[in-house]
Amino acid sequence: MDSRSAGRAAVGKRQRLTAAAARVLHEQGVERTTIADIARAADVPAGNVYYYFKTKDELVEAALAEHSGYLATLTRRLDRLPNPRERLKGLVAAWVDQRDTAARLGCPTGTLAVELDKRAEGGLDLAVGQVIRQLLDWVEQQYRQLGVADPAGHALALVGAYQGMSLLTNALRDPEIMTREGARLAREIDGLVQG
Amino acid sequence: MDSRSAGRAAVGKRQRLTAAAARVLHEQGVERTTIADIARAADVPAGNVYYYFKTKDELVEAALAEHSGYLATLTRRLDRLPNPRERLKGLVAAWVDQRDTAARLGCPTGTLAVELDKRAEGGLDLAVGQVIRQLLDWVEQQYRQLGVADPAGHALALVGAYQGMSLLTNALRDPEIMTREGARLAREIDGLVQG
DNA sequence: GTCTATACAGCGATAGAC
DNA sequence: GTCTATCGCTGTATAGAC
Repeated sequence: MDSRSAGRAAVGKRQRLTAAAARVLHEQGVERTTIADIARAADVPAGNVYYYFKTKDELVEAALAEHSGYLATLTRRLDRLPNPRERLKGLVAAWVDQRDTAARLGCPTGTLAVELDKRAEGGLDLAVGQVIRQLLDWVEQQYRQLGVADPAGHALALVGAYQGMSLLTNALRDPEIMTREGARLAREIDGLVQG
Repeated sequence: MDSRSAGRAAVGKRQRLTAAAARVLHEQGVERTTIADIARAADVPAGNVYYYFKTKDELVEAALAEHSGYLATLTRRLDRLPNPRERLKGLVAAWVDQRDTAARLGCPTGTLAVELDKRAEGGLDLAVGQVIRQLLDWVEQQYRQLGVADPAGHALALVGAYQGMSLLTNALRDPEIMTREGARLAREIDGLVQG
């Protein structure tokens, strides 16, 4: 195996571990997930994980970056829509699309925020705040382009509504909640006027 | 020590353990809290806990019941207000009052819901759903008395907004979020008309 | 770079003396 | 009813062979 394919294999394992961490940590929660769980899901030998990630926290950090990347991809796709109103409704539609996952597991970032808040060491609690900020900033931009008053307030309300309905959908195990609330949010966005 | 004071002492320890569990589980999270932590906070010898609670899950269950009781007390107090609009705004005001705690720790019931969802054994994930239902039902009653259309939908939106703003307040460490969002919710309640 | 073996710590739960 | 001692397990992390 030459150095190029060896390098590729190494990147491959790291990426598989990162993707597996994002998935398994969402499913089982941070505290109940062992490094062996993630290794198994990534199809990487358990004892090999520490070569790529020195601590469990580094794996959590990688998973968080994965979610941040997903969010960036989503908003970049929405940016191609013709106007801010459509972009915001596209975001809501993307949320509603995830309703079954939300009912089983909640919002990936939101549940991570709750768990990492209780994990003071390493400052991961602040890192997850930045990911939420990232979404908040994008939403605020859209409201600003719409010309409404207090775009930051509108952004807080919309992202907050999403986090809240994810939590209720999960706690009550009912994806329909997401559908109903999503429809309400879309109506509100449609009803907005400049001012 | 006669049987009466022995009984009282037993009840006292059980209650202290329950109150301590509610507090410490909220502060540290379920998974990161040890039975010894709760015992220390309750000022009960560590080895004595198992006499009152056979498992850790029973302690969690007791903490959940404590939160449910708090909620019942709060809504009973709000029931003395003259009309449903004031009662709903009183609920929002009670939430905003807790903004500093929310910024540090999030909503007690909401964070518990996220954590217990990942703890399938014992059915505590369903129990926390019932506590949320309890609040949802009370709120729905108020909207019904107000005569608005779709009182259940309004209840989901209000409680969802609370859970969402609690999570954002906590993740971003900013109690002001709670104040702003609370003001917005109060305005919405004031603006409601029958139909 | 890969993998095995294991050190080391913490915790839930139990047994049993008092 | 109270408390100590400890079992047994799990999980993070490391040492070191290959």
